[in-house]
Amino acid sequence: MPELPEVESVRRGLADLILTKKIKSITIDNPKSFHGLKSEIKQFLIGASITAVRRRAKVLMIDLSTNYSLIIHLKMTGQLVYRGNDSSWGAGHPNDSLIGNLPDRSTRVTIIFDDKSKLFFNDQRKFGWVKLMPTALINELPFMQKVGPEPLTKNFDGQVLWQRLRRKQRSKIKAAILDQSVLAGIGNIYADESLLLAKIHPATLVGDLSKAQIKILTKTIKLVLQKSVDAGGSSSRNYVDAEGKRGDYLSGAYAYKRQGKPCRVCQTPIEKIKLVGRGTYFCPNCQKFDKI
DNA sequence: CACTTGACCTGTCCGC
DNA sequence: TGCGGACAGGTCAAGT
Repeated sequence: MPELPEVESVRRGLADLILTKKIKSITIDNPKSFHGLKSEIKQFLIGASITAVRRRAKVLMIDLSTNYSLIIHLKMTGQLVYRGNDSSWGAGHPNDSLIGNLPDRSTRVTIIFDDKSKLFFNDQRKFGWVKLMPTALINELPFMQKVGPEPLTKNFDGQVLWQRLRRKQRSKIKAAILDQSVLAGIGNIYADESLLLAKIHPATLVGDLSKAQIKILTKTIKLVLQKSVDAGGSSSRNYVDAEGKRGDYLSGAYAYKRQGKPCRVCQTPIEKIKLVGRGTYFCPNCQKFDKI
């Protein structure tokens, strides 16, 4: 499910909700969803307090006072939803969460805090995971070793993306920007969004793109990601933030899930094709496949 | 090496 | 209504 804007929205919400809280216990309903030793749970998780909530690419990191961290990947359908303790929950608090009582049948891991509030890791498809490991070793993870630059930082510009794409000359541009080792955080939705605004057909080979096109693509990547972060992310079906609320980005989407609807730029109907194994939406007028 | 395909899972939607 | 197949926001291990 979640790409950079969704994970960032969860991170922000979580930071407000759980920073400084102390972990009392953990419940693991699906063993495959949690990576970590029992001895480590006992020694470094139980009794620890939350010192930071960070994000890198689509990965969340919850740092603990024990110099351990919980690393979380939501993959396609993961959710991290916080719930206050029972008494405050039912006491007339406005409840606009989109998911009902927790835990439910998708709950895989539950973290229980000292004050009886809880953090639920829900994941319908069980692709996601929570991992307990020493904070200092996070950067040694294979994924962290290979992951590319964060697109919303100032030093990520056309020149950087041009360099990063050098070894992907024979890839389709959509496949290239979905590759987390090229740049961090783009997934299927924002790949299509940024390519439409850059007027680049998703099947164009990287080697056929001009430097000017890469520069424009860099701008549209930043634009759509920032716009979505500001909207609280996208919700196609499963995504909710730390409070269980959906994101708003898709109401203004250019391409994603808009097949047959008029392009917001030129009114031509958006088309859907299958590319690099993924559903792909594009405007046949704005994104002409005529480069070479 | 670069690139593509299948696998991991559950649920939903669509056509017959 | 039932059933099979395709598809769903990600990544990794295999294959070519």
